[in-house]
Amino acid sequence: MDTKHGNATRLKLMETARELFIAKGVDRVGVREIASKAGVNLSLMNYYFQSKENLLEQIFEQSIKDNGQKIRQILNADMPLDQKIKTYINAYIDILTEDPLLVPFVLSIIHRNAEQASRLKAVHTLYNTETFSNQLKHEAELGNIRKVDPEQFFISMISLILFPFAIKWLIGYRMTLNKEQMAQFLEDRREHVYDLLMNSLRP
Amino acid sequence: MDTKHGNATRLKLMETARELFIAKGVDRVGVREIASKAGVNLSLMNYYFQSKENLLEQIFEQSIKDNGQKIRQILNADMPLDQKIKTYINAYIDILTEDPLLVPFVLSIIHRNAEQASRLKAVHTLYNTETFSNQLKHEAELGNIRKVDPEQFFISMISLILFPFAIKWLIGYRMTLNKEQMAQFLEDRREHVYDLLMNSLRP
DNA sequence: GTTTATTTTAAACAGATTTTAATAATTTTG
DNA sequence: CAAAATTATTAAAATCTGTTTAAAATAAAC
Repeated sequence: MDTKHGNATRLKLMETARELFIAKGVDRVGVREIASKAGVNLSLMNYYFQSKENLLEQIFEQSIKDNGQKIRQILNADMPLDQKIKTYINAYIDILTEDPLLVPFVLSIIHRNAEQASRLKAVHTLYNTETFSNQLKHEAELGNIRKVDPEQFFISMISLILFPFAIKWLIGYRMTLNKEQMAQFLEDRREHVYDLLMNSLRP
Repeated sequence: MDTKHGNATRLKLMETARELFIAKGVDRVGVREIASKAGVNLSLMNYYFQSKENLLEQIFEQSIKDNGQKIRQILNADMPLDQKIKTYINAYIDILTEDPLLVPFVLSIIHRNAEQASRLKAVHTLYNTETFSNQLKHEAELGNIRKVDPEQFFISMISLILFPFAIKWLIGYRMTLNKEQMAQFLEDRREHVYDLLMNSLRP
């Protein structure tokens, strides 16, 4: 562990803030609560991060950076289409299962200030689909799959993976699932999404 | 029109707040702005609604109530499966196109306080899928479609419809679309989603 | 060991929402 | 149709935000 001084308090603040933001929602936690839960003086908040908004941004970019590379690699890997789709779904659901509030957290940030492209840039790098698009086109030309609009298909794929995590609470309430049943539902989803996508691609 | 007294100012506040919330995002508009734009005294804000939070809740439930019935009717209508799915997609996208910030607005509220089941109840009534589920099972027994888990399929269907509206900004940024091109993309989505779902159901 | 830079602190600021308590208007009712 | 009771409106004060300031403690450099 670092010495308490300097960078350590900075990290402590980010950790604490992240937990609170995820647990309660960004605008339901005040800077005073963050500082006190982190055990540091309120002013250090603005000493290290210039504002709460900026703190949020740094936490956000951290999240993306931590998980982004895995996702990006798969999409550009040299791998048969069906295997790639399966791997992509599984890796993504792994990440979201481990950090189940990541999606609503990111969505709320996108919603918060969509006009600020800077934040979008971080997310954007996640979705370099050129290789994947070419693969879809190529397989269609070979007659192995039905012809589809690659952009639409990609958006569909991430919708199927991500959206259920955005409405997790709603699904649980709707189907009256307990924690284990909910986990099972999201587990089952791996296969369901894969089957749905692959079956839709049959020529 | 109602007399200015009583209910009229209440409604005026809700209307004004709703427009501002949708245009600027919930936490980027203050109660002063709402009150002044609505032309009423600031305190009436808290006279009619106890808090900004509660005002938000009432606007939210109103939105659901306004559009909910259409959506619900289609799902329970007596209609061939393929036609029902097509109608459902189109009706939903119609609503979301007319009110393009509805999804992020609703999602942020779900994220805001997922613990409060009261808010979920309003959304929940949207998704009475019993008729639809039975229809899926029945068609599978007849061999007309592939067998699928109805709950998973329904979640997939709404994911495909709703999620793109949640990440509209991101899609636009990613594909560098202008307003018209974005509208076209969402138009094209009607057919894409329908084809995807129906093709995936082929036996 | 004095100077310099970094980190921490307490107090105050400007902005927001919410509450209070008093006043005006409307409706109820005897 | 007045008196009472309820409902609507207002201005001012109280409370809670995020942020700033300026001074104090600590660590690093010369």
